[in-house]
Amino acid sequence: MYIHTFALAMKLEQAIQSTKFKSEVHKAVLHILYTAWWLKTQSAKELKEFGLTHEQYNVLRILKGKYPEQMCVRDVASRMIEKNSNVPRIVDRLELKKLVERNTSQLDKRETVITITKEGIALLEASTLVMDERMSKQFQLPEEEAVTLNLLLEKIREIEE
Amino acid sequence: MYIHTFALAMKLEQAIQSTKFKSEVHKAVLHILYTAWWLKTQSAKELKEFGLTHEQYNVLRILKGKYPEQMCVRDVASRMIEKNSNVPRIVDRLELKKLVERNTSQLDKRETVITITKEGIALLEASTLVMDERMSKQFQLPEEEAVTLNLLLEKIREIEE
DNA sequence: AATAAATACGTGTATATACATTTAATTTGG
DNA sequence: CCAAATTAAATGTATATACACGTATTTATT
Repeated sequence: MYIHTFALAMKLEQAIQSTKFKSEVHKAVLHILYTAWWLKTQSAKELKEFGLTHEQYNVLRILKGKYPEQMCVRDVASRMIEKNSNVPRIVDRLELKKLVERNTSQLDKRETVITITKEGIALLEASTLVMDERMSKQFQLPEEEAVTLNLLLEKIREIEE
Repeated sequence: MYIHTFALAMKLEQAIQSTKFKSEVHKAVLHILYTAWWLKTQSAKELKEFGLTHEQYNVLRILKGKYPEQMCVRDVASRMIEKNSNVPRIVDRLELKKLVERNTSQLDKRETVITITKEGIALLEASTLVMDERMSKQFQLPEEEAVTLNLLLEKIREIEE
């Protein structure tokens, strides 16, 4: 008989070896930073077998979202999670691996249009399968609690003017 | 009359130009990554006037926590939020700025013990004042909601075995 | 139309992460 | 007690972030 077990997440206190926090809000800030690092590490592990980094995967996903339409660098950048991502340089690496193609736009020669190649799509689909599999299996958070989490995360970004 | 106003946080959908998410959990994952980036960007702005990066500030805080005790590189690393931080290299930069001192441990010559200098403490205290000021003013999240947020973040890291 | 301003992208530099390898010191096991 | 294993830190390399700056092109202004 197969028995499901759940590993208790390592408490933040253990993870960063600190027990005293100025407040729960302060702890939450550190917790968000730690959880983001943890999430990135988890996906990086999966993506490694496909020779992709987290950021390269993200760019491929963005391009696939518009496929077969092309996207210029600025459009890709506006959809990146980390807003200071240097998209031209990430595209450099994807181009070397022949996962995307880069061309000067004929409508506006300042723009570079990027297209995901067939190889890019194939690799993205294979890796997305694995990523989604993990996503659906790994996270034990019920949908309604995820809704709450999303609300709280929005609230923490509310700033006084 | 001074009137307090609160800027509504930019919705995740706007921030990353996406409207469709596979689920609320999937959205929450992207939301955590985005919020972590946003938080880091906010502190980086404050720390810039002190010539510190987020990571250098973090190392100084860790050293101050044990001061006047010394800490070895491994102990500092175990308290870092991002577990793959390359502490020797961050210490290189702090040493150049004379904010820390580095010596070989006499008890175990493999270890390097690091001490925060008086200049380091002064800079840390000045920057912490500004950082805490922002923290207490900026975040509009009530303590009890921060407790919930911390619980949910712990839950998302629960994994099936 | 000619010039100025703005825009898109690429590139340079400093810092950081991720991870493998090297070196020196210490611990362990025969 | 010594060889092997382990440990701590430093270092090398690839990738990414943060940000300034340069260049080409387009748009706006006079």
